[in-house]
Amino acid sequence: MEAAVDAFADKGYHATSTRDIAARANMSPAGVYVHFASKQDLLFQLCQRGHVLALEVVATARESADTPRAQLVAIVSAFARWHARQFSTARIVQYEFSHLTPEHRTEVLALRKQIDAVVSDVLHAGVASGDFDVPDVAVTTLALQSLTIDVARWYDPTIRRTPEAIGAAYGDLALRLVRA
Amino acid sequence: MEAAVDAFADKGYHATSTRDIAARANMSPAGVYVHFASKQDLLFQLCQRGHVLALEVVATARESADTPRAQLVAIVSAFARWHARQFSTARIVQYEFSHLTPEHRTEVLALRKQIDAVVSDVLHAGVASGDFDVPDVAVTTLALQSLTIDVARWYDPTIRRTPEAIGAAYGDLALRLVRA
DNA sequence: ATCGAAACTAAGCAAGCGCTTAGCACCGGA
DNA sequence: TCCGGTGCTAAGCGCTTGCTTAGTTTCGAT
Repeated sequence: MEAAVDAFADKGYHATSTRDIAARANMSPAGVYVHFASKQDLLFQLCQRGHVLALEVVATARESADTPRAQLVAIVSAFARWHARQFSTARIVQYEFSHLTPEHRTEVLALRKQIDAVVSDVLHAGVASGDFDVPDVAVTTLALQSLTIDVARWYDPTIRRTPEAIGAAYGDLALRLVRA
Repeated sequence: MEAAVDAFADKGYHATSTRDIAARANMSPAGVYVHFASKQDLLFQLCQRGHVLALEVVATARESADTPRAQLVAIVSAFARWHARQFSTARIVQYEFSHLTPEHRTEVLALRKQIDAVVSDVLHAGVASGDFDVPDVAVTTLALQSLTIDVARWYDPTIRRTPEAIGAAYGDLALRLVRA
């Protein structure tokens, strides 16, 4: 699974051959099929696991704080940090997701909606309490996720900025977006 | 070229076969090779053209306004609008870019840096004039681009929100990010 | 009417693809 | 000591891939 994560994140699902994956895992091509039914099955399992992890990160971050303001900072900085630290997994979650078969995609979509709901809920709470000034919660939810998701696209472990610094900076950007 | 744009944006570079492209253009597979040396050459030409267009959009938007504040709104809303309206081209620019060969990538990278510089320049001007409150121009440049780039990932022409509405909303979000 | 270039197709080649089959090595439990 | 299940490999099957070749059609210029 680690070999497949690296390969898919590096080259993309369709550009990765089953022989690539097997070679990275020091196996023969046939050895992979002892553990996974197909290349698509492998993507599905990785994608599902990745989404579960992402949901955990977001949910745990919200529970770590009380006020909408603190919750927003916790969620955005933790999610941005995760997209940097685990950028290979995150790339599969965000960009290889579209190569799942329709049935698999529907299944994983339920997890995506849960992640979305966590962010959206905190925004609504902040607007209700008067802490946030947000004209359109849906747009701002999308914008906050765009910020963090895009980290997986540009992050590269060789850059000087650490995942922690990215998380901190993005927490501040989130507060600006809601004028808190 | 239109057939290839649609195919690449829809399924991704590696998942698209030359037969797919030919079929969309109502041609035989061999007919494509009268106009393009290879599938990679086709991607390169599309990617290059797309980047030139993107740079034009950003540069024209800046020239349409005088103050850093107005320039920032013009740039971000025009760029977001473009990523929605031309989402097929934008997907190639942002997501299929990585499948260029190293030499082609280096060439297109120069255009990307120019786009980056336009945004960065406006931020610096705004900070210097006191209109913007931005602790880290590099991070904010990245964040502004993440916002607009990600539009190409989630935009779908069947949704109710129009490219114009998205542009307007994102112009406002940009002002929030710089506390203007 | 004739020519040459440009645009196209039918057919197919070599290589790589996802995946299967047949068989071997290993190992904990009876 | 033997067994059955598990994890693996070597070999290869059928198919698709990017691209080429040889030949045909189209058409503006002369």
